[in-house]
Amino acid sequence: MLADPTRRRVLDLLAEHGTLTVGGLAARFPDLVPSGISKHLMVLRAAGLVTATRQGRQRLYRIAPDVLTTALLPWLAKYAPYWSDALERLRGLVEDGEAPA
Amino acid sequence: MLADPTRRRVLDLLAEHGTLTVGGLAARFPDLVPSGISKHLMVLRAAGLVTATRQGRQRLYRIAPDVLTTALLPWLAKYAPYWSDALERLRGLVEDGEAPA
DNA sequence: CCTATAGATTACCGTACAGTAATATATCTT
DNA sequence: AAGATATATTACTGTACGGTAATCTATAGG
Repeated sequence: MLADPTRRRVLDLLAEHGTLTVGGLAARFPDLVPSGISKHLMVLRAAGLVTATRQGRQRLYRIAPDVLTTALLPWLAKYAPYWSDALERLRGLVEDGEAPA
Repeated sequence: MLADPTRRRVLDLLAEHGTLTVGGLAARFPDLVPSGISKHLMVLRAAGLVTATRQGRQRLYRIAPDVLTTALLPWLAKYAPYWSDALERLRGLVEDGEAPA
């Protein structure tokens, strides 16, 4: 699941920006095609790690707020050594009591 | 090809140890089964990046010496940003004119 | 209102990599 | 020398991820 670097980067970007559209996310992955990002988002959504809200024809994705503390961080703690530094910022966000937008 | 982290790590280990058996390599990959390592070695061998010599029932693998300077390093230079620091040591080895055993 | 376009998702397919099990080859034991 | 064991490879299979193309939904334009 989160073993996939692309999905970790997606979470990282969402943590950083608070909210992003599929296209906005896809633009950050020059080597991937948007439908690929969409598929990753579907997986993340099925896992309850992100939520989406329609906004016209776009869809705004964000990290599921409650999941941050209950699921993601424990997971992070366990596998931290294998991860990119980027996600560490996510931990920082939470430790400051700051909900990611 | 070398986009695969396992293969990069294999090359790294060979650069570090000079020579290793399949089992010796496999022991460094607790999450992989030996046949998997063997398959990676086959790929690397087909690509001419490593060579093997029999030693009883084991097989000693090493980085193909001439390939180091002619193929691997240019490749490294191109994709360096995506790589682990570990392989940087390989570059160091060569710049010191040191053939990896 | 009907068509065209934008954004997102889904359907379908190919490839790469991992595992288990089977197979080859060499060494050891008796 | 024959069988048992060690080491490595191969055969076969499943799964995950990526791409292209088709589809869905919403907006924009005439």
